[in-house]
Amino acid sequence: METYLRRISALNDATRVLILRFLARYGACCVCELHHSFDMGQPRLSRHLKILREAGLVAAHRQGTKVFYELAPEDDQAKELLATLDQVQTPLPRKIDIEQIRRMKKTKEAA
Amino acid sequence: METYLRRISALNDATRVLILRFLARYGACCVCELHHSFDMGQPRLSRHLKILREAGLVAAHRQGTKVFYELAPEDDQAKELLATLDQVQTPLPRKIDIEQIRRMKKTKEAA
DNA sequence: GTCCTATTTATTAATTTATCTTTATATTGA
DNA sequence: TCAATATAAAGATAAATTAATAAATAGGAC
Repeated sequence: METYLRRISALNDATRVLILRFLARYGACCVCELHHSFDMGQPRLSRHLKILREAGLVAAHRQGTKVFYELAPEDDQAKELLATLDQVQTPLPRKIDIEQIRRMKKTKEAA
Repeated sequence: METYLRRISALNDATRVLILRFLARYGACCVCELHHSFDMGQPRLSRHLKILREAGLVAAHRQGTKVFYELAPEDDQAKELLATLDQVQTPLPRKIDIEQIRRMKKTKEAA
């Protein structure tokens, strides 16, 4: 029951549902990709990602300074709960290319 | 998304999970059966049942002064979400016989 | 039929508790 | 030191529980 409620509670937020559906569509993403794709504060995302990790729904792995998150249901219950997200139809934002953002920043600084 | 979150939110409470699993096992129950089986305040149950109804997970029908509730997923999404409850293993209380309670009350009053 | 009462369920208001967002700051790795 | 991520504290919002009360129905007395 505890585990179930921790997971339901993790699903009980529009931002986290968005993150999970985004990871389902695009595969592993680093925090700053989510940050720019959703146009949403970075600490806010970090916090939500932590909740999803603690619920056993996603896993994280470092690559240099970046941390990539991906769907990783830790058992059948988690898998079944993630499957219910397929019923959500709300459109997803497209995945922003980080390098492109970086180039735009440089251009701005030059000006 | 709205509907999904309303339903997840309805599942996000130990009392409501208990109610749903109880209805899954025993079929239609009136409020006072839940009230006595769970040893839980009646207004509290009414409130939770309302939330479950509005989420499209249960349905109610009157029979005299009593109102019976039962599982009634209003579409596939609701059905799929209810199915995830099978993964919960926490033991359920047994269903109390209302008539027995009534007899006990009468005996007490006579004393 | 109306009135009264008992039973069952629903609603409201008040308090407490938990959750989300933001801002600022800390940590980690190149 | 810079870039990326994580944490902590503070303020705002939402949800749960309780106690009190209201509404709906059935059954009798008259």
